[in-house]
Amino acid sequence: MTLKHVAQLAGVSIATASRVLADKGGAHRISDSTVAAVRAAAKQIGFRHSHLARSLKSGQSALLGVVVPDVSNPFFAAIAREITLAAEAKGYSVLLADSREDDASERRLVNQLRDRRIEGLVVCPVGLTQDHLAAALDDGLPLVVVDRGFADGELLTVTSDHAQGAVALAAVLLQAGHRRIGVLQGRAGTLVNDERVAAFKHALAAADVRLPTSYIRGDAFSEIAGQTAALALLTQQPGITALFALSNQIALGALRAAAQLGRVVPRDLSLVTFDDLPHADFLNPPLTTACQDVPALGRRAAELLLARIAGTARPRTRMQRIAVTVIERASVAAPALLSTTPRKTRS
Amino acid sequence: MTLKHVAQLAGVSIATASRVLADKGGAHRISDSTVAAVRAAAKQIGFRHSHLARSLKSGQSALLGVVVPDVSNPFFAAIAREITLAAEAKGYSVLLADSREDDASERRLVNQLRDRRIEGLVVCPVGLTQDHLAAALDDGLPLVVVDRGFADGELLTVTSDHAQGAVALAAVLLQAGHRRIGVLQGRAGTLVNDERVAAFKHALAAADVRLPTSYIRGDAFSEIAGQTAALALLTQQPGITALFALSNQIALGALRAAAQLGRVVPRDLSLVTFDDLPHADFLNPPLTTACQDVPALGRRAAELLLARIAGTARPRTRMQRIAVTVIERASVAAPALLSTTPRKTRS
DNA sequence: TATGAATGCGCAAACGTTTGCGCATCAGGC
DNA sequence: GCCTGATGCGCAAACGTTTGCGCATTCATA
Repeated sequence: MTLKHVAQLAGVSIATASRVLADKGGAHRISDSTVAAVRAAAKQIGFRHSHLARSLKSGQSALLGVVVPDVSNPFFAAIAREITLAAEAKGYSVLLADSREDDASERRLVNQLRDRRIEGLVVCPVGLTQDHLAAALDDGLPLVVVDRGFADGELLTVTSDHAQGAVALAAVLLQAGHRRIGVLQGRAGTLVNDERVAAFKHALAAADVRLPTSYIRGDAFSEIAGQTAALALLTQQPGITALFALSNQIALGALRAAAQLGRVVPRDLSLVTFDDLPHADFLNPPLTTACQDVPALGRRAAELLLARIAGTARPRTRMQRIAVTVIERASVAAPALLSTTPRKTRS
Repeated sequence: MTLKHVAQLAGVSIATASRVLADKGGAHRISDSTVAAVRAAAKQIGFRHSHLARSLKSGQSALLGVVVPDVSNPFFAAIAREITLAAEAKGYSVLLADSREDDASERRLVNQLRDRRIEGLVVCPVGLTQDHLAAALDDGLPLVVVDRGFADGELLTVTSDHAQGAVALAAVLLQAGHRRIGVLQGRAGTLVNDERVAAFKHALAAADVRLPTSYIRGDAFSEIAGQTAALALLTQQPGITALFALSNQIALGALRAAAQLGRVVPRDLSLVTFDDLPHADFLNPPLTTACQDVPALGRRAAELLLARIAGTARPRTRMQRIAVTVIERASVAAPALLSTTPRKTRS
């Protein structure tokens, strides 16, 4: 199974066998007959190179690491796919790790991958700490962060243009006539959350619409958190006519909450959201969303990583922004007067 | 960065450094002071083991391979996740590869992974050929096939109980009173396709309902193929009152086709399908589906693989079946009389 | 028939570990 | 003072490659 066996069978030295099987025959003047003999021997015993030994010798593992919080989430899966395809096209293989939204796991996995001598790393961080990533970067590991970045620090980050999306969604709601708008946020303190909320608030303010702190609820990017937040918010502030959900998971929770409260979307409540479900146009109701270009996120990350590995100069902008596209569907309508002041409306 | 550096700094031999850092100090009677010195030196220069060298020496790469046709497909992503989590729990890392539904790519990737000396392989095959997998198995590589298996051969396979699901879906349609039922199939010749179709046909026959060959259309598990097939079938056979879509992608295509033809589901057309969309209950209409237990598929595959690596005896049954759950939603109704014989119906 | 250049191939070191074996050193018992 | 048994550690080989250098052989040329 090793070069030694091939060499013995072909009656040549290991060095010769190595050169033949690495197609370096030409540069080293190996005779055609020897080449043929080695090839035949290799085929006969089913020889395959040990990439391990080769990596050890060459110092190049041809391995890339990818760490995401949840592999089964289509968002991260799409990113992982783009990186995988780009990597394979360049001869790299991808080590995939799932941090399960756990900071400690992420640290452990990053270290494991570094032990495996990955040549580059893409990570969608859980988002709480970045020192383990900064350390990797300081050690010279090419590193790209995707989606959830950090406002400070040095990490090269690829993420959507959250402000752009939030502003566009605000415009949709404002134009429909909404003035009492609630926000269902994800995990406060994370870049994506805070950028979206801040831009949204700013856009409302520009139209003289206030967004009281009490109108902002939620503590996680999950369906259940969205449902809980929406339920509390709509119960305490029944005058709210529209909701901005910070992710599709949160939006689904909001839909459930609305159903619980007997409010029909969009008649009794308008809803806009970030992200996009695979088949949002078949949802009931079809949601108006700021749709992230997920494949582009992955592609850009892969490009940047590969470029850094190749030694290309680091791009000037630390934050690489991918544009989002607002898709207007049927979850926004003009605000109706609510049951507190009953009035007949024709749907 | 290597043991040599640690050893030099600590003033000991490489062997001693190795033993200390592998926590074999106790078994080798290394003095506490030496242990401390080595540890300090290692920390000072930021030493990390080279898993490459370790793998080469030990012959254990602690690497598992996973090959799927499309990483970004939630179905495969969920499977990949379960394997990843199970692998990490046992100290393995996962090399993920995407065959892009391409048989040649799958072969190439499998060989690459084998060059990397993976200790086990899970593959969701494209499904056309299996000789490259059989070869790997013959070479002693622990191997588990998931989802799309092969009717013949030796490959240990984990897949859903397609017959059970198809029979149950047939029962739903029959009970609703349907007698003219069309089938939108995926790629004929694949195990999942043929098992579903055969069981469905058999279940209909048991109720004295014929399923003519011309009622079976479609050639791929994709939305566009489903749409095309549904369009052709419903146009040529307008008397059909219900459709069995072999996957959720195909079902979405069928929904689009129905909309094109002005047939409202379920009033003018009933629809049942395999698989489940992440949020099928928010779809319009909510689809009645035979829902696969995708995490269970991945989990079982991981278990079997890990067991085979550990040397446990191979299970008796080559085909491991995971039960599917039929979820009745609102896409099935009693067959209405069609426009060929107009009649008023109250929806 | 020597001589130089081609031609064809092998030696051995190196990559960073792990590990069986053996060599010192020292304390204590006789 | 010598032997025995701990105790503490190092030597060197091995894992499977790659590769710089050098050694033979052959051939044409002088």
